[in-house]
Amino acid sequence: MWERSQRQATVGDVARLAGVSKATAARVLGQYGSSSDAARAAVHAAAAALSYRPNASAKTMNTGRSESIGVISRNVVNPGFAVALDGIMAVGAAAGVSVVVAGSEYDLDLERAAIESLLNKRVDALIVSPARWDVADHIDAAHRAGVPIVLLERRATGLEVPVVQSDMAGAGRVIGRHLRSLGHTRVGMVSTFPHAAPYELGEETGSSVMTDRLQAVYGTYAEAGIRPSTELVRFAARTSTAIQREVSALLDHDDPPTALIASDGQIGIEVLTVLRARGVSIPRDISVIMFEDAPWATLVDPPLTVVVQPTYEMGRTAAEVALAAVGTEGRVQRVPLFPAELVLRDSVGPAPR
Amino acid sequence: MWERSQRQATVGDVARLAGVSKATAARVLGQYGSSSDAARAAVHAAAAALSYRPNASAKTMNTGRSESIGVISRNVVNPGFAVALDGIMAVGAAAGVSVVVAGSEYDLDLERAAIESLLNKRVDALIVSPARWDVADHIDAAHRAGVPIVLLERRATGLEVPVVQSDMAGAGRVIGRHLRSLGHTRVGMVSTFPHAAPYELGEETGSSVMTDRLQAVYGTYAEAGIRPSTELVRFAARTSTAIQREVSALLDHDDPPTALIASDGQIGIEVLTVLRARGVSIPRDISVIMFEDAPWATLVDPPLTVVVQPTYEMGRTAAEVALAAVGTEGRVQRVPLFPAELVLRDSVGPAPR
DNA sequence: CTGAAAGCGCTAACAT
DNA sequence: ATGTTAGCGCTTTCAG
Repeated sequence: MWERSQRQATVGDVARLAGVSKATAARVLGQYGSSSDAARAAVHAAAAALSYRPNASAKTMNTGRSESIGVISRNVVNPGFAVALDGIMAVGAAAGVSVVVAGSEYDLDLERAAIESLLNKRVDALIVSPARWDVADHIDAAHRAGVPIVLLERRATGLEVPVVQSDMAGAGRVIGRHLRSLGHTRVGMVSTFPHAAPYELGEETGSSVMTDRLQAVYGTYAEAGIRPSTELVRFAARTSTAIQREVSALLDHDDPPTALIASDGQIGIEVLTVLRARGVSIPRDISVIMFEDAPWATLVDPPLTVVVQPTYEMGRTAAEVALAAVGTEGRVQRVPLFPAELVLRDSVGPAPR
Repeated sequence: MWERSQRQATVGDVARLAGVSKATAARVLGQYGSSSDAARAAVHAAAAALSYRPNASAKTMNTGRSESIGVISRNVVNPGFAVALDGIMAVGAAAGVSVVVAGSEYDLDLERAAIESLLNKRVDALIVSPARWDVADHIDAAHRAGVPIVLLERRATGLEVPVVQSDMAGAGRVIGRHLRSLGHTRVGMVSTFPHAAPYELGEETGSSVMTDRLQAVYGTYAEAGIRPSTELVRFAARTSTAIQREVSALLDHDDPPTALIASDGQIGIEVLTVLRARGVSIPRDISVIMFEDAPWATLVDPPLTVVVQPTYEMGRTAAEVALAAVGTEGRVQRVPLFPAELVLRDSVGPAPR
């Protein structure tokens, strides 16, 4: 029984042992064409005896399909991504398609390399959460190469591809109105995304998600004739220390914010850490909103008001749309916006005078 | 410039356009053998003009290498896994190797299917965080097929492969002694892993991690001549409601625990939720320890005492060991145990009388 | 239903 | 340094 770690059995081997032709063996093993019960039985027996394992590469060469999709994300550690990936993998597994993941770490060159590598592997489709909104030539190249592409969570400029995203603008407007109704005029925002401050209303950032949020939140102020406090928007807060530095800078501002929006869970954690260290009380001294439905948001004091989006479903949908597009030279499927809701808890209160 | 989404350019196409033989083109494109500067230039120019993209499948067929590794995890959403995956992907990317992930959801059949699929894809190595300790025939089959295997976080029976794990037994002993020194004799534990309760000291569970922890924590009691409260060990708490049910059952026990160990962050969250809902005070009424270094553990009240392990490094190491084993028929590399430390915060106090 | 034979795109001898 | 020529393992006509 010592199957040495040598050459794996091939269709030819199976055919020989089963006493049929290679074509017949291939037909039963590959489940195509037709074959007699006798042949089928013999082939299966032989395959089992040799512990035959089909060579996916050979199949890919012939069919042009690799039964795999690529996923490129800016950040794998982001808990939101894990949930989306889980959704992607669930539909992938159900369809017998494997999932190849690559990280871009917000770096365009890494994203380029990842796309290149996945294209070489001839993935059947690509789900990408682009590093930047404003440069997408490489993604477009992949698209033109005939690989179906689905954008997840963020748009990219000039791409005629399906985008699975949630209604960040809607959530932003709700937040803006909510804060305004409570008398907040100084609202700050801290984001991971690298962009040059100060942000000016109407300006594009490199992230469609950030642009949507900023435009919506501060836009409601502009519409109400109130000067939006966009100078309180901080970018490029990637590390724990960088985030804390930005939060501190905001608090030390001459005219500090009375409300703070954390663009994700990691930032939320640092915001709370800094506020706690400084003895700033939420929501008495400052209100806090977080753009992530972190499971711990209800456990801190006070429970955090957060934006909730159906991340798992979005992952599933991205995969479904991607898979549906395989082999379809068809039109770009339009995916409706997913909801993004503000869940009110206790971290937002009236603005202090 | 309308490169239609048709057939991709091949080495042959490039060779023709460059006016050289297929072999020469292949040599410069594949960066092997030798070639003249002139040829190199011509080929590169032609390749660029045709936006040539090497076909990884074809290469795999010839070389037997796919430049990719497979990762199989029980649970992709687990934040710990995301961090490990990040480490794996970092070394993968540095080595030009892509990462194919598959989830087993604690299901042996899914794990089997995942292994099968990855083997068919001829991944160069496999990193597996096994669903169960006690059945590993399928993993062993992969191993015998000649694919290097590295186990991540948990062992599996009968496998002669490198295991990247942390010192759960050590952490468990520290916990046991710590709790004992504070007068706790009724120690409860809630775990995700499905196993039949009641647990008896010395017994194997389906998870090497759980076995190590249980044996260590309760073993220190047995050694001290104190009856270990293993009837307070709860398993199979996968969903939020299941976890809450188990925690409640523990609190409603005739002789309830004075200390509770949560086997991961998800369980920690539910433990806190239930305790808070019941108005049980930590650590006055009950002490809590969590087996995960969740970033929010310092933000809750009181800050949680947790077990910390170098998850990212473990991921990196798993990938390094896996990659090092590719093509090496060599001996199984022995990986030293990673540390697992108990970080004392304020959720553990003396046992109430 | 089954067999023979021609590729898929690339690598790897082997010549030249 | 470069060209020729076999394959790698499978799918897929095309005959029979």
